[in-house]
Amino acid sequence: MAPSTRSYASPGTRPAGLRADAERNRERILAAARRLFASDGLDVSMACVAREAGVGKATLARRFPSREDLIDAVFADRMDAYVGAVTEALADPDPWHGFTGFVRNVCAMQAADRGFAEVLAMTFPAATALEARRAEAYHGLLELIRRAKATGHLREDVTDQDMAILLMANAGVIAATHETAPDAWNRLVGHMLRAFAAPGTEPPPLPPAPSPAALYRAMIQTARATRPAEGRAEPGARPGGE
Amino acid sequence: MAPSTRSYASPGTRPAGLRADAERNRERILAAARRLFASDGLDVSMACVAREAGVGKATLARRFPSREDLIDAVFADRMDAYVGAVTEALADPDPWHGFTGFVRNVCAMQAADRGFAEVLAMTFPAATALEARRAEAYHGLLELIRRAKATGHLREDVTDQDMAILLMANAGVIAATHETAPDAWNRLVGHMLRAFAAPGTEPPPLPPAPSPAALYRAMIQTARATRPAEGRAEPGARPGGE
DNA sequence: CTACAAGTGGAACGTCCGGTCCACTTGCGT
DNA sequence: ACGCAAGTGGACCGGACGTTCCACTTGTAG
Repeated sequence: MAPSTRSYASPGTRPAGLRADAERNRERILAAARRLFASDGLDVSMACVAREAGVGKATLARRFPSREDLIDAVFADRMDAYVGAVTEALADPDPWHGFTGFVRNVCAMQAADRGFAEVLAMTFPAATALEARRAEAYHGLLELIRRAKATGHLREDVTDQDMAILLMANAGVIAATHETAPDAWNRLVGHMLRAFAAPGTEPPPLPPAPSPAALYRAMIQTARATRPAEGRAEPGARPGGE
Repeated sequence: MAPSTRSYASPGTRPAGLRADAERNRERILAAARRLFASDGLDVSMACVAREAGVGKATLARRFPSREDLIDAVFADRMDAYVGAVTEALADPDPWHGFTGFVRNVCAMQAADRGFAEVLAMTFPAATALEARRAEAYHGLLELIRRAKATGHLREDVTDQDMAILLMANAGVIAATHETAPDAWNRLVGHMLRAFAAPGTEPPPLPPAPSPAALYRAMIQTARATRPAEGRAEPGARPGGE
């Protein structure tokens, strides 16, 4: 029979031998997941993704057996942009300028995609495509930090751990403010770059603070969004009055 | 049709006329919630709280109809400590020293109680006891910032919004690291205090960075903790345990 | 001591989740 | 054109959650 057994069963890798309609469905799933992850974070239910994509839950589960597989496929290209940001920064003739630009760029990527913000603050051992790119970017970051320190503009006591911590912190700010104060993250980054600048170095200008009203609305929004089930309707006509 | 005998069951207020055993159960619920909120955040299920307290779900629901009511009762005393921290800072003869100490104290409170970390990053309009104390602390913070600026040690462009942003950022760091790198928050605060210090002012020393291994473990932990259902058998040994 | 209301927890919903099964449909090589 | 395997989605299961109901227990006032 000589069946063309080009079937890669290995999950997580790009299944090249998919049937045309299956490949189309895969793309629709990825597009839907990209949308939902970006707006709602990584915790959206798989059922929601399937609904948004217009496919059955079984199809989603067959193509991406675990949420991590889906995350891996969805954010691979974002991670490419991440790696690209490091490369671009390394190409900057002024390493300190490259470093500050890199930090701002990456944090802006987080702000633009809530799911990606969380991805950068976590590790997914099973998401091999993702983690390979993360490792690559990490390598470049180490070199970028080394060069920036050599110029004397980046403080000597700043380490790559500080970048990880900044990404976690930024993820927290974005989770709280992305709806109503979408520029708040910029303020955090401005402060951190000030802290990273060696004494005598001119730090980048500090962005304006978000308005108090916007921040307050963000804090309410957060409380609501995290616990959506609490929104109760009117109790209605209850027979036994207490 | 029942004649409203005693209708005003205003939630959130302290029910003074509870039967003795009911009051005891109330305390057990509060103690259980305090424990669970502190270790797991505000999103623990009400069923878990009831189980931990050793009471039925109905009892919990009767005493605290919404999660916000429970949060209000649990964190009222923590908020007292929060107000106390401001008061203490205002009593410091050196406003800059008072300010830095306040920031560190509050962020340490967040680190010690994950639920409280989230409370400080959100607003709960229905939690009147909580919000009253928050407003009081906010008032004191404004004065503290004013005085610290007057000494010339706190930068002029720092505002109270920055404190809110710091609390959100710190909540993010703590959510990611509280298990395996419990000192990471300290590093963030150290950087922020550097950024807050006016040029020429000696900023507080920067705490040491957490170990790379601990941070890495924290990032894995976060991914697992957020999505507990994903826990499946590990496919294989982790290659490079960096 | 007694009667009654305040209080209780188990059980029964209704909803949503992730995972799996299976009778259909459909692309595609022939 | 045709047949088969790849692909599909509705249906079903077990589990967790929040809510409500109700028969029972237990303080406590008189």
